[in-house]
Amino acid sequence: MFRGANKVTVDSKGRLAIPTRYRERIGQRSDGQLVITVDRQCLLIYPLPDWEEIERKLIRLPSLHPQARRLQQFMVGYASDVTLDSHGRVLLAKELREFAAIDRQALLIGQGNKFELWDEARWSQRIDEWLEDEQTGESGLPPELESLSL
Amino acid sequence: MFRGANKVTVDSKGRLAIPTRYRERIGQRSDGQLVITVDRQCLLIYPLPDWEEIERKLIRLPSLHPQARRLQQFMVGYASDVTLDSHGRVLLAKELREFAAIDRQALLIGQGNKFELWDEARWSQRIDEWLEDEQTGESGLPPELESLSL
DNA sequence: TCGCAGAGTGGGAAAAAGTGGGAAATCTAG
DNA sequence: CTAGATTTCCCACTTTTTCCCACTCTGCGA
Repeated sequence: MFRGANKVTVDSKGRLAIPTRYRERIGQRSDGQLVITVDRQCLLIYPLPDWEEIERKLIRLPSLHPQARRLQQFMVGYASDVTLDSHGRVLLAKELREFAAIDRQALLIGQGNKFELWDEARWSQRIDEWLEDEQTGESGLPPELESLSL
Repeated sequence: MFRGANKVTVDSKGRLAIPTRYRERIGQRSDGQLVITVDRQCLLIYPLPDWEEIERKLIRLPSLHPQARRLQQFMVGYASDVTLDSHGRVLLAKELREFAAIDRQALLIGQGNKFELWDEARWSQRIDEWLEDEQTGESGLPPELESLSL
Protein backbone atom coordinates (compact mmCIF):
# COMPACT_ATOMS: atom_id res chain seq x y z
CA MET A 1 0.00 0.00 0.00
CA PHE A 2 1.25 3.44 -0.91
CA ARG A 3 0.76 6.10 1.74
CA GLY A 4 1.86 9.61 2.48
CA ALA A 5 2.30 12.95 0.78
CA ASN A 6 5.60 13.97 -0.79
CA LYS A 7 6.69 17.23 -2.28
CA VAL A 8 8.34 16.49 -5.59
CA THR A 9 9.72 18.61 -8.38
CA VAL A 10 9.32 18.11 -12.09
CA ASP A 11 12.46 19.23 -13.90
CA SER A 12 12.64 21.12 -17.16
CA LYS A 13 12.56 17.91 -19.15
CA GLY A 14 9.42 16.70 -17.41
CA ARG A 15 11.09 14.13 -15.20
CA LEU A 16 9.77 13.20 -11.81
CA ALA A 17 11.77 11.35 -9.16
CA ILE A 18 9.75 8.72 -7.33
CA PRO A 19 10.68 8.83 -3.61
CA THR A 20 12.99 5.96 -2.78
CA ARG A 21 10.82 4.36 -0.17
CA TYR A 22 8.32 3.40 -2.90
CA ARG A 23 10.83 2.16 -5.41
CA GLU A 24 11.38 -1.29 -4.01
CA ARG A 25 7.67 -1.98 -3.96
CA ILE A 26 7.27 -0.73 -7.51
CA GLY A 27 10.18 -2.85 -8.63
CA GLN A 28 8.60 -5.93 -7.11
CA ARG A 29 5.09 -5.25 -8.28
CA SER A 30 5.77 -4.28 -11.86
CA ASP A 31 9.50 -4.27 -12.52
CA GLY A 32 9.53 -0.48 -12.61
CA GLN A 33 6.67 -0.16 -15.07
CA LEU A 34 4.03 2.42 -14.29
CA VAL A 35 1.06 3.87 -16.10
CA ILE A 36 0.18 7.52 -15.67
CA THR A 37 -3.20 8.90 -16.61
CA VAL A 38 -5.53 11.77 -15.79
CA ASP A 39 -8.24 12.32 -13.27
CA ARG A 40 -10.40 15.40 -13.20
CA GLN A 41 -7.80 17.70 -11.76
CA CYS A 42 -4.74 15.61 -11.14
CA LEU A 43 -2.76 12.71 -12.52
CA LEU A 44 -3.00 9.10 -11.36
CA ILE A 45 -0.01 6.77 -11.25
CA TYR A 46 -0.54 3.01 -11.20
CA PRO A 47 1.83 0.05 -11.23
CA LEU A 48 1.24 -1.61 -14.60
CA PRO A 49 -0.69 -4.67 -13.36
CA ASP A 50 -3.04 -2.55 -11.28
CA TRP A 51 -3.68 -0.31 -14.26
CA GLU A 52 -4.47 -3.23 -16.49
CA GLU A 53 -7.18 -4.30 -14.13
CA ILE A 54 -8.69 -0.81 -14.16
CA GLU A 55 -8.47 -0.73 -17.92
CA ARG A 56 -10.38 -3.97 -18.20
CA LYS A 57 -13.12 -2.52 -16.03
CA LEU A 58 -13.25 0.64 -18.10
CA ILE A 59 -13.47 -1.19 -21.37
CA ARG A 60 -16.37 -3.29 -20.14
CA LEU A 61 -18.47 -0.19 -19.48
CA PRO A 62 -21.45 0.31 -21.79
CA SER A 63 -20.07 2.25 -24.73
CA LEU A 64 -23.33 3.88 -25.67
CA HIS A 65 -23.59 5.68 -22.34
CA PRO A 66 -22.08 9.14 -22.90
CA GLN A 67 -20.55 9.49 -19.45
CA ALA A 68 -19.05 6.04 -19.50
CA ARG A 69 -17.71 6.66 -22.94
CA ARG A 70 -16.12 9.86 -21.79
CA LEU A 71 -14.49 8.30 -18.76
CA GLN A 72 -13.03 5.61 -20.99
CA GLN A 73 -11.93 8.13 -23.49
CA PHE A 74 -10.05 10.25 -21.02
CA MET A 75 -8.58 7.63 -18.75
CA VAL A 76 -7.48 5.21 -21.44
CA GLY A 77 -6.80 8.02 -23.85
CA TYR A 78 -4.29 9.73 -21.66
CA ALA A 79 -2.79 6.63 -20.08
CA SER A 80 0.92 6.55 -20.82
CA ASP A 81 3.40 3.80 -20.06
CA VAL A 82 6.57 4.80 -18.31
CA THR A 83 9.54 3.01 -16.81
CA LEU A 84 11.74 4.11 -13.94
CA ASP A 85 15.13 5.27 -15.24
CA SER A 86 18.40 4.38 -13.57
CA HIS A 87 17.79 7.07 -10.94
CA GLY A 88 14.20 6.12 -10.16
CA ARG A 89 12.67 8.85 -12.27
CA VAL A 90 9.79 8.73 -14.74
CA LEU A 91 9.06 10.99 -17.65
CA LEU A 92 5.73 12.80 -17.64
CA ALA A 93 4.46 13.30 -21.16
CA LYS A 94 3.88 16.90 -22.12
CA GLU A 95 0.20 16.18 -22.70
CA LEU A 96 -0.19 14.98 -19.13
CA ARG A 97 1.64 17.93 -17.62
CA GLU A 98 -0.52 20.31 -19.57
CA PHE A 99 -3.70 18.56 -18.58
CA ALA A 100 -2.94 18.72 -14.88
CA ALA A 101 -1.23 22.13 -15.03
CA ILE A 102 1.92 20.73 -13.50
CA ASP A 103 5.07 22.69 -14.24
CA ARG A 104 7.51 22.38 -11.39
CA GLN A 105 6.31 21.93 -7.84
CA ALA A 106 3.93 19.05 -7.32
CA LEU A 107 2.61 16.75 -4.62
CA LEU A 108 2.72 13.00 -4.82
CA ILE A 109 -0.02 11.50 -2.69
CA GLY A 110 -0.07 7.80 -1.86
CA GLN A 111 -3.56 6.33 -2.32
CA GLY A 112 -3.40 2.62 -1.70
CA ASN A 113 -2.72 0.91 -5.00
CA LYS A 114 -2.00 4.18 -6.80
CA PHE A 115 -0.60 7.67 -6.43
CA GLU A 116 -2.18 10.99 -7.16
CA LEU A 117 0.02 13.74 -8.51
CA TRP A 118 -1.18 17.29 -7.93
CA ASP A 119 0.05 20.64 -9.01
CA GLU A 120 1.01 22.36 -5.78
CA ALA A 121 -1.28 25.35 -6.26
CA ARG A 122 -4.27 23.21 -7.19
CA TRP A 123 -3.73 21.03 -4.17
CA SER A 124 -3.81 23.88 -1.71
CA GLN A 125 -6.88 25.21 -3.46
CA ARG A 126 -8.45 21.83 -2.88
CA ILE A 127 -7.64 21.98 0.80
CA ASP A 128 -9.38 25.33 1.04
CA GLU A 129 -12.46 23.99 -0.67
CA TRP A 130 -12.58 21.08 1.70
CA LEU A 131 -12.44 23.26 4.77
CA GLU A 132 -15.15 25.55 3.41
CA ASP A 133 -17.45 22.69 2.58
CA GLU A 134 -17.11 21.24 6.05
CA GLN A 135 -18.08 24.57 7.53
CA THR A 136 -21.17 25.04 5.44
CA GLY A 137 -22.36 21.65 6.70
CA GLU A 138 -22.62 19.26 3.84
CA SER A 139 -25.87 17.47 3.30
CA GLY A 140 -26.70 14.41 1.34
CA LEU A 141 -23.94 12.02 2.27
CA PRO A 142 -24.31 8.64 0.64
CA PRO A 143 -25.09 5.81 3.10
CA GLU A 144 -21.60 4.36 2.82
CA LEU A 145 -20.25 7.60 4.24
CA GLU A 146 -22.95 8.21 6.83
CA SER A 147 -22.07 5.06 8.65
CA LEU A 148 -18.34 5.35 8.28
CA SER A 149 -16.46 5.31 11.53
CA LEU A 150 -12.99 6.81 11.58
CA MET B 1 -3.87 -2.23 -26.43
CA PHE B 2 -3.28 1.27 -27.69
CA ARG B 3 -3.26 3.96 -25.05
CA GLY B 4 -1.98 7.43 -24.53
CA ALA B 5 -2.41 10.89 -26.00
CA ASN B 6 0.01 12.28 -28.57
CA LYS B 7 0.18 15.68 -30.11
CA VAL B 8 0.71 15.19 -33.82
CA THR B 9 0.88 17.51 -36.77
CA VAL B 10 -0.62 17.02 -40.17
CA ASP B 11 1.68 18.50 -42.80
CA SER B 12 0.67 20.45 -45.88
CA LYS B 13 0.31 17.26 -47.88
CA GLY B 14 -2.03 15.74 -45.33
CA ARG B 15 0.47 13.31 -43.88
CA LEU B 16 0.38 12.18 -40.28
CA ALA B 17 3.27 10.51 -38.47
CA ILE B 18 2.21 7.63 -36.24
CA PRO B 19 4.28 7.78 -33.02
CA THR B 20 6.97 5.12 -33.11
CA ARG B 21 5.92 3.31 -29.99
CA TYR B 22 2.80 2.11 -31.83
CA ARG B 23 4.47 1.18 -35.07
CA GLU B 24 5.77 -2.19 -34.05
CA ARG B 25 2.37 -3.30 -32.87
CA ILE B 26 0.75 -2.06 -36.05
CA GLY B 27 3.34 -3.82 -38.14
CA GLN B 28 2.64 -7.10 -36.34
CA ARG B 29 -1.10 -6.77 -36.31
CA SER B 30 -1.69 -5.68 -39.88
CA ASP B 31 1.64 -5.26 -41.65
CA GLY B 32 1.26 -1.48 -41.59
CA GLN B 33 -2.24 -1.44 -43.02
CA LEU B 34 -4.74 0.84 -41.35
CA VAL B 35 -8.26 1.97 -42.07
CA ILE B 36 -9.33 5.51 -41.26
CA THR B 37 -12.95 6.53 -41.00
CA VAL B 38 -15.15 9.11 -39.32
CA ASP B 39 -16.91 9.30 -36.00
CA ARG B 40 -19.21 12.10 -35.02
CA GLN B 41 -16.54 14.63 -34.20
CA CYS B 42 -13.28 12.91 -34.87
CA LEU B 43 -11.60 10.29 -37.03
CA LEU B 44 -11.08 6.66 -36.08
CA ILE B 45 -8.01 4.67 -37.04
CA TYR B 46 -8.09 0.87 -36.97
CA PRO B 47 -5.59 -1.81 -37.84
CA LEU B 48 -7.06 -3.50 -40.91
CA PRO B 49 -8.17 -6.77 -39.25
CA ASP B 50 -9.95 -4.92 -36.45
CA TRP B 51 -11.71 -2.73 -38.96
CA GLU B 52 -12.89 -5.71 -40.95
CA GLU B 53 -14.57 -7.07 -37.88
CA ILE B 54 -16.29 -3.76 -37.21
CA GLU B 55 -17.35 -3.56 -40.81
CA ARG B 56 -18.97 -6.98 -40.65
CA LYS B 57 -20.92 -5.88 -37.60
CA LEU B 58 -22.00 -2.67 -39.26
CA ILE B 59 -23.20 -4.41 -42.37
CA ARG B 60 -25.30 -6.81 -40.36
CA LEU B 61 -27.22 -3.98 -38.72
CA PRO B 62 -30.90 -3.74 -39.64
CA SER B 63 -30.90 -1.53 -42.70
CA LEU B 64 -34.39 -0.22 -42.13
CA HIS B 65 -33.45 1.40 -38.87
CA PRO B 66 -32.61 4.99 -39.80
CA GLN B 67 -29.87 5.47 -37.24
CA ALA B 68 -28.24 2.17 -38.04
CA ARG B 69 -28.41 3.00 -41.68
CA ARG B 70 -26.76 6.31 -41.10
CA LEU B 71 -23.98 4.82 -39.02
CA GLN B 72 -23.30 2.31 -41.78
CA GLN B 73 -23.37 4.96 -44.40
CA PHE B 74 -20.88 7.22 -42.72
CA MET B 75 -18.49 4.75 -41.21
CA VAL B 76 -18.26 2.43 -44.17
CA GLY B 77 -18.63 5.24 -46.65
CA TYR B 78 -15.72 7.26 -45.40
CA ALA B 79 -13.47 4.34 -44.54
CA SER B 80 -10.20 4.62 -46.40
CA ASP B 81 -7.30 2.20 -46.53
CA VAL B 82 -3.85 3.54 -45.86
CA THR B 83 -0.39 2.08 -45.43
CA LEU B 84 2.48 3.37 -43.35
CA ASP B 85 5.18 4.89 -45.54
CA SER B 86 8.88 4.35 -44.94
CA HIS B 87 8.83 6.92 -42.12
CA GLY B 88 5.74 5.58 -40.40
CA ARG B 89 3.38 8.17 -41.82
CA VAL B 90 -0.08 7.79 -43.31
CA LEU B 91 -1.91 10.00 -45.74
CA LEU B 92 -5.23 11.45 -44.58
CA ALA B 93 -7.63 11.89 -47.48
CA LYS B 94 -8.82 15.45 -47.93
CA GLU B 95 -12.42 14.39 -47.31
CA LEU B 96 -11.50 12.99 -43.92
CA ARG B 97 -9.56 16.05 -42.90
CA GLU B 98 -12.44 18.27 -43.87
CA PHE B 99 -14.96 16.13 -42.06
CA ALA B 100 -13.08 16.30 -38.79
CA ALA B 101 -11.89 19.89 -39.24
CA ILE B 102 -8.28 18.83 -38.92
CA ASP B 103 -5.79 21.15 -40.54
CA ARG B 104 -2.52 21.08 -38.68
CA GLN B 105 -2.45 20.43 -34.95
CA ALA B 106 -4.23 17.29 -33.86
CA LEU B 107 -4.33 14.78 -31.01
CA LEU B 108 -3.98 11.07 -31.49
CA ILE B 109 -5.74 9.24 -28.66
CA GLY B 110 -5.18 5.54 -28.04
CA GLN B 111 -8.45 3.71 -27.36
CA GLY B 112 -7.74 0.03 -27.00
CA ASN B 113 -8.01 -1.54 -30.44
CA LYS B 114 -8.23 1.80 -32.26
CA PHE B 115 -7.13 5.43 -32.21
CA GLU B 116 -9.16 8.56 -32.25
CA LEU B 117 -7.80 11.57 -34.07
CA TRP B 118 -9.08 14.94 -32.92
CA ASP B 119 -8.61 18.46 -34.07
CA GLU B 120 -6.80 20.17 -31.23
CA ALA B 121 -9.43 22.83 -30.64
CA ARG B 122 -12.30 20.35 -30.66
CA TRP B 123 -10.52 18.15 -28.19
CA SER B 124 -9.97 20.88 -25.65
CA GLN B 125 -13.59 21.81 -26.05
CA ARG B 126 -14.44 18.24 -25.14
CA ILE B 127 -12.28 18.43 -22.03
CA ASP B 128 -14.12 21.55 -20.94
CA GLU B 129 -17.47 19.86 -21.37
CA TRP B 130 -16.33 16.96 -19.28
CA LEU B 131 -15.13 19.11 -16.43
CA GLU B 132 -18.31 21.17 -16.46
CA ASP B 133 -20.59 18.15 -16.42
CA GLU B 134 -18.72 16.58 -13.56
CA GLN B 135 -18.97 19.75 -11.52
CA THR B 136 -22.68 20.24 -11.92
CA GLY B 137 -23.19 17.02 -9.99
CA GLU B 138 -24.32 14.41 -12.40
CA SER B 139 -27.52 12.58 -11.90
CA GLY B 140 -28.46 9.26 -13.29
CA LEU B 141 -25.13 7.53 -13.40
CA PRO B 142 -25.53 3.97 -14.54
CA PRO B 143 -24.91 1.37 -11.83
CA GLU B 144 -21.72 0.27 -13.53
CA LEU B 145 -20.30 3.72 -12.94
CA GLU B 146 -21.73 4.32 -9.48
CA SER B 147 -19.90 1.36 -8.09
CA LEU B 148 -16.75 1.71 -10.11
CA SER B 149 -13.69 1.82 -7.93
CA LEU B 150 -10.56 3.13 -9.50
C1' DT C 1 31.95 19.48 13.16
C1' DC C 2 33.47 16.93 9.42
C1' DG C 3 32.97 13.51 6.04
C1' DC C 4 30.57 9.90 3.85
C1' DA C 5 26.69 7.77 1.61
C1' DG C 6 22.38 7.90 -0.44
C1' DA C 7 19.13 10.64 -2.73
C1' DG C 8 17.88 14.29 -5.75
C1' DT C 9 18.83 17.43 -9.61
C1' DG C 10 20.62 19.21 -13.77
C1' DG C 11 22.68 19.04 -18.12
C1' DG C 12 25.40 17.35 -22.30
C1' DA C 13 25.90 14.32 -26.19
C1' DA C 14 24.43 10.60 -29.07
C1' DA C 15 20.65 8.57 -31.14
C1' DA C 16 16.11 8.51 -32.78
C1' DA C 17 12.07 10.55 -34.32
C1' DG C 18 9.61 14.13 -36.74
C1' DT C 19 9.22 17.37 -40.54
C1' DG C 20 9.49 19.41 -44.93
C1' DG C 21 10.43 19.47 -49.61
C1' DG C 22 11.96 17.91 -54.18
C1' DA C 23 12.01 14.69 -57.94
C1' DA C 24 10.08 10.79 -60.21
C1' DA C 25 6.03 8.44 -61.48
C1' DT C 26 1.29 8.24 -62.41
C1' DC C 27 -3.00 9.98 -63.66
C1' DT C 28 -6.29 13.16 -66.03
C1' DA C 29 -8.05 16.05 -69.33
C1' DG C 30 -7.92 18.44 -73.53
C1' DC D 1 -0.33 12.31 -77.47
C1' DT D 2 0.97 15.93 -74.62
C1' DA D 3 0.74 19.29 -70.77
C1' DG D 4 -0.61 19.96 -66.35
C1' DA D 5 -1.70 18.31 -61.98
C1' DT D 6 -1.57 15.05 -58.39
C1' DT D 7 0.41 11.31 -55.93
C1' DT D 8 4.24 8.58 -54.27
C1' DC D 9 8.68 7.80 -52.90
C1' DC D 10 12.90 9.12 -51.03
C1' DC D 11 16.38 12.17 -49.12
C1' DA D 12 18.10 15.62 -45.87
C1' DC D 13 17.55 18.73 -42.16
C1' DT D 14 15.81 19.88 -37.46
C1' DT D 15 13.98 18.84 -33.21
C1' DT D 16 13.12 15.81 -29.53
C1' DT D 17 14.17 12.03 -26.74
C1' DT D 18 17.07 9.04 -24.27
C1' DC D 19 20.91 7.68 -21.87
C1' DC D 20 24.54 8.59 -18.97
C1' DC D 21 27.56 11.28 -16.08
C1' DA D 22 28.56 14.69 -12.61
C1' DC D 23 27.42 17.79 -9.12
C1' DT D 24 24.72 19.22 -4.91
C1' DC D 25 22.23 18.57 -0.81
C1' DT D 26 20.72 16.37 3.27
C1' DG D 27 20.98 13.38 7.07
C1' DC D 28 23.51 10.34 9.80
C1' DG D 29 27.47 8.59 12.15
C1' DA D 30 32.03 9.11 13.71
